[in-house]
Amino acid sequence: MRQKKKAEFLTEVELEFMTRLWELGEGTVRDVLARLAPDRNLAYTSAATIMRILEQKGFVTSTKQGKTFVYKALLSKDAYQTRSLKDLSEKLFDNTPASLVARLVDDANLSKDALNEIRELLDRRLKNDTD
Amino acid sequence: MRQKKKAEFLTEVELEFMTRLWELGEGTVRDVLARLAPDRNLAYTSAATIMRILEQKGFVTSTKQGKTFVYKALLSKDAYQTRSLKDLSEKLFDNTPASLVARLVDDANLSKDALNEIRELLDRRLKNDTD
DNA sequence: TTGGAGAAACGAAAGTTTTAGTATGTACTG
DNA sequence: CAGTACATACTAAAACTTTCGTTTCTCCAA
Repeated sequence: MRQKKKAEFLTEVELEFMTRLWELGEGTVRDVLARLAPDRNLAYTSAATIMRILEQKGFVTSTKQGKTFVYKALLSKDAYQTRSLKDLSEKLFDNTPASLVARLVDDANLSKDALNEIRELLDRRLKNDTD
Repeated sequence: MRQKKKAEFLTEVELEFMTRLWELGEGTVRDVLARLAPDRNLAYTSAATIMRILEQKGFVTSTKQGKTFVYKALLSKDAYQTRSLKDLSEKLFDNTPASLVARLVDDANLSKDALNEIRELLDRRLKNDTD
């Protein structure tokens, strides 16, 4: 199947669906649809369209089991997190990750626990790099 | 002037323009246009349209000086950084800032200096919170 | 083997984004 | 005071996103 385009980022709805698929590991249209927010009334055909688009764009792959396609993510959540952070850092933080973290920890809503957690994480990372 | 809608986030092109305006402090359509990437050949009228849209959406305001509008950001870059990080954290990191930072520092491209800078920043922040 | 249930494919409509052409307005210059 | 240069306003087209209805396909059961 040829990909229509090489889209680098997920649209709003695509991300919503990928998130469910990442949770599931793999699943059918119906599986993914069932995991959306309860108040999210979306026709089955709409969900099927989204999954097809995700496959066209190369974010997922599918295998037919019986009469139904089972979808599986090709792009991992980790990889997409990294990609998104890189993009945000470039576009909004002059490619300076430190300023991104600065903005994050300046947010008053961050708990002290969260801050400590972040620092421990950094300490570990710095120790490893020293080798 | 009534705003068409309350858009919360900037589109790709809108962000490009806002970034230049943030750099300038304030400026005319021509000022902003002149600051775009050299290989970005965009008609003057296109740039003017973008600025008008930014004003309609409430991101900038303008005052007429002579025959020309001078634009100024209403939304600060800091505020938009915070907003964007919050959104990314919610949508892609289960609302857990620590995991966002974890992913960021796992990126091998980060220099040790950058990591140190980040940690110092955290130390300062933690000291202040202890009071 | 055929009919029905459920799934996929297709197409289309409505909204948004990006780009720019055309029309209109305005200020200064000669 | 008329013409030119440049600015804004309006309109629209093309591409993309989101949603869903209709049509086609496929498997299983009676």
